[in-house]
Amino acid sequence: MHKPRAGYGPPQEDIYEFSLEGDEDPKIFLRSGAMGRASPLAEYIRTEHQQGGLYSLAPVGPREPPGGDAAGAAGAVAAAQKKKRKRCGVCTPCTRRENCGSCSNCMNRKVRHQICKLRKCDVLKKKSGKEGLGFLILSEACAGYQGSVYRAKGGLAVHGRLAVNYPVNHHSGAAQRRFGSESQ
DNA sequence: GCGAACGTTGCC
DNA sequence: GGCAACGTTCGC
Ligand SMILES: [Zn+2]
Ligand SMILES: [Zn+2]
Repeated sequence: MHKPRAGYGPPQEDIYEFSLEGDEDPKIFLRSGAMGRASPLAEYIRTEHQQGGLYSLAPVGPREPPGGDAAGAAGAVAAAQKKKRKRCGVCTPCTRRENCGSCSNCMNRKVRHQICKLRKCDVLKKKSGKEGLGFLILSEACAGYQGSVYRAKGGLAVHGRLAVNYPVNHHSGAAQRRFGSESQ
């Protein structure tokens, strides 16, 4: 494993070296220079975490790296952050078959443009905010780094590095055990 | 194109 | 904080 390029990503003091055993998915890798369009990580996050993960990306702007493909990555991030989320498909409201027909959204569909209140996905009800700065900041920090990424509860953890300015319970169990007392 | 519905904004 | 309106995007 090697160092991320300097100048962007989380501050060094927010990154801890660590390692995890267990549910590693060897198919997910960060590759040098691949952050631009469809790195496996970006694709993974796009499909598995939608905006929950994408909002976790470092803000586009000051920390933006100077490199060319990195600028492309910033653009991709900016675009991805604006993307619509999709219903989770598995929560109780999502599994409802038909509109109730009587809620305000059903009654005024033409002007409201909203799904039936009883069918509104529980995930989408939660505002997807920026309180996720963590695991994806990590991915920027690790551009140029190759390692494995873990599917963790609500987020990702990257083998070898963990930015802890993100609620630890969004990382894997091993990461929680390791850092739970330190961050917050 | 068109219907469905997410995100944003403004109002209360 | 909830609701209404609307622009907009997404899948077809
Ligand atoms: Zn309804
Ligand atoms: Zn749902």
